[in-house]
Amino acid sequence: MAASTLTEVARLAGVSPATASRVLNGSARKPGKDIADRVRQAADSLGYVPNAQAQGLAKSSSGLIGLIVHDIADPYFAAIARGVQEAAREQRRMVLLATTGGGPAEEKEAVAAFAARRADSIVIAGSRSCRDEDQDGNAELAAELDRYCRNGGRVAVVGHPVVGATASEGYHVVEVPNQELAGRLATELAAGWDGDFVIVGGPEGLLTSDDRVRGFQDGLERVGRRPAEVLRSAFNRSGGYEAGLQLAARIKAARSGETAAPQLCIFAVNDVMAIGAAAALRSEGLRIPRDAAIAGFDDIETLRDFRPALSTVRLPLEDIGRFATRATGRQPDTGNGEEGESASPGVITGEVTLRRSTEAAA
Amino acid sequence: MAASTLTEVARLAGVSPATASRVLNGSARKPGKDIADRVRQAADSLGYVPNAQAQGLAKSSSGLIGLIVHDIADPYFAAIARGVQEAAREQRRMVLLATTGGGPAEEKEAVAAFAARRADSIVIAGSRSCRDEDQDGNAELAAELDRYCRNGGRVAVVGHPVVGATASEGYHVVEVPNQELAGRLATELAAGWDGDFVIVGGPEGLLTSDDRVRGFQDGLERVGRRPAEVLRSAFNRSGGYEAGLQLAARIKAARSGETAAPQLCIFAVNDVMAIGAAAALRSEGLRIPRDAAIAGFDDIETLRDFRPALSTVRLPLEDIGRFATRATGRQPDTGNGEEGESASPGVITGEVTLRRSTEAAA
DNA sequence: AAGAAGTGGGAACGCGCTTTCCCAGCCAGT
DNA sequence: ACTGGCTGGGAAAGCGCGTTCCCACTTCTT
Repeated sequence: MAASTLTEVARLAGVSPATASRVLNGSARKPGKDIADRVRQAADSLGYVPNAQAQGLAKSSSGLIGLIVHDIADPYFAAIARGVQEAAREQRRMVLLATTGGGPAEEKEAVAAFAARRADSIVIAGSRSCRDEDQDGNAELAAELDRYCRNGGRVAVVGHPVVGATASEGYHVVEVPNQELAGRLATELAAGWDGDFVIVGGPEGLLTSDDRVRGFQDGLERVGRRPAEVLRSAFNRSGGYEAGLQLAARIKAARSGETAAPQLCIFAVNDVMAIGAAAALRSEGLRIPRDAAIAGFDDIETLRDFRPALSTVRLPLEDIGRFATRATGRQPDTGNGEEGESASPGVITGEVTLRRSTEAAA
Repeated sequence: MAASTLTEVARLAGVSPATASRVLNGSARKPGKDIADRVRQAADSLGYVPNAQAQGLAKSSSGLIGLIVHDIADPYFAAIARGVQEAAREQRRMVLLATTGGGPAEEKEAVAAFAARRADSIVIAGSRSCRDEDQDGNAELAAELDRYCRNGGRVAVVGHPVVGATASEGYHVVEVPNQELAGRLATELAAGWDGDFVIVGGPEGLLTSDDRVRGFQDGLERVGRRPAEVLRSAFNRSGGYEAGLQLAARIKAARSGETAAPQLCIFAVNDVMAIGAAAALRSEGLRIPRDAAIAGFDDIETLRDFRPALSTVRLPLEDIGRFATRATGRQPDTGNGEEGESASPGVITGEVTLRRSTEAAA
């Protein structure tokens, strides 16, 4: 990757590199019109492209923002990524992508890599985990993030703070009211449903999943329903599918008994799992919502055409990404309270969306 | 973004920066064991993180690979991005993301930005367009790419070469046999379907769409069927939906006539459009495949649980991303024919996958 | 008309790192 | 014992740019 340099441009224009630099990027000092034109002309006759690395080195800031997701092909993360991308464009910065599969160790590496690249800020989108085996990883991740922040980096994490992180300067958390929304979903569901509830959750310790489970149980309790049983499996489509198979077996067993089969309403802690579970039920010959109702969480766009339409909680994924990114933007000036506030992200809120998949069978 | 520097580490370890540099990254020269240990210890006692920008500047190569997509939230691109990401990790590089919405002008800007950042290579995943209004944009994009290649950059574009690009050095195209596969889909569909075909395509001039349309027509012709009518709309879900509404109206009109309603098989040039079309039909009270069959293209993972299961052409999206990325990797040595070949990407092939959505109604 | 204030351009240093070149020791060879 | 080839470490020159400082020159003061 060689290319023409500022010095070459300057030489061609017959000026000093300093002058060339001043005209080719917004500097405080504006060289004279005629000279500026000469430089600009020289620049594009040479096809000059400024070296962002050198600029970054000199200015010590890179215009990069790092995004950490579990898996970019997961529509949940893809939607967030879109928001991040948009906000980044607003700020005229580029996004650096890292996918980690969810392990704190890999997340730590990603943070280190971003730090090495001197990314101005980092957005962490994956769910936090507090499982025992992630203990060490979390600690290391927290340490890495702290160091990054101490060096002036800004980080935003969606959902939960990184377990053990202590940095306060430049450390933002975009709160997602998973628990509250799950609670609302539970109560609304309960209003139209007399049968039992089962929760299909992710692995214990996955904070996002745990919040949704807890919120749902709370909601149930608030309306005087007994707590739902919780099935744990992977936080993705196949996890949902497996849980779905188990439930299908159970439903069929119950149905063959003589007592009236109790209707079951399944709450999967995210849409993708819900779809997996639904697929499993269907593969076992069960129909939704006739044989079991099912609800998800997230309201993934691509899944909205799914039939039966999935009851879920709409989360403004794109906004979440956008807000997280904006939160890491340079504050205008701490002096001006009003302007400073406008930079602070709006509060995230979701919306329970009941659809066909949980309509009580007539 | 300040942090401790190599010089500081060197000073703490009581060696010269040169030595510190040699031990902290793979250099040809390996300093003595004791010295190396001292340096390493100094490094992590200081929490040293090398400045990739400075490294890049000195080595003139950044370890960055730029990825250009239309929209990262589109599952098609997300899947490709996953492949790119994986390959990038293999090569210990990071991916820089740019989403352009499909316009050549924005793509050109993205290329320029990547060039500025001195990305080692660029992968362009979006479909090429040859519409008249994109003429100028394409030319500029081509020029920008040429310059990038001339400066030693490597680019891979999936599907079609950029219209007007002339660079040969370091310019790869990952061929996707859209036309052939669409043809095969047509013939296999025709084998089980006596009625008419309609194609729901993207805007004319979108090369990927055009290829699939053309291939489908060719396939039809090969088996002696008359060409399908082509409806054009946006290359996304809502485009499919709109086309679906039109078709629904047509189907219903035909049905109300006295002649037996001719069965219709709709081929949407990508899965997302197919889903949109299906949703439209359903919203008009039509059922699939009873009232109309429908097929897509891509076999998007998230859509596989869609009901009725969508007939489509499976494309190894992730591999496409992977191959494109690998194609831009530094060749080992042109001298060694065998090794050189192994770096060249495998050939992309797809697979016609017939499912429920096109089962002839009994 | 002489000095102050202002304007516009250049020289030079530094950002953090790699890499070439050089030099001081060390070994083996005659 | 003396020299030639190695080895391992340091000095220094960039990589491409931003920026501070400095200087020559113009324009407005009293």
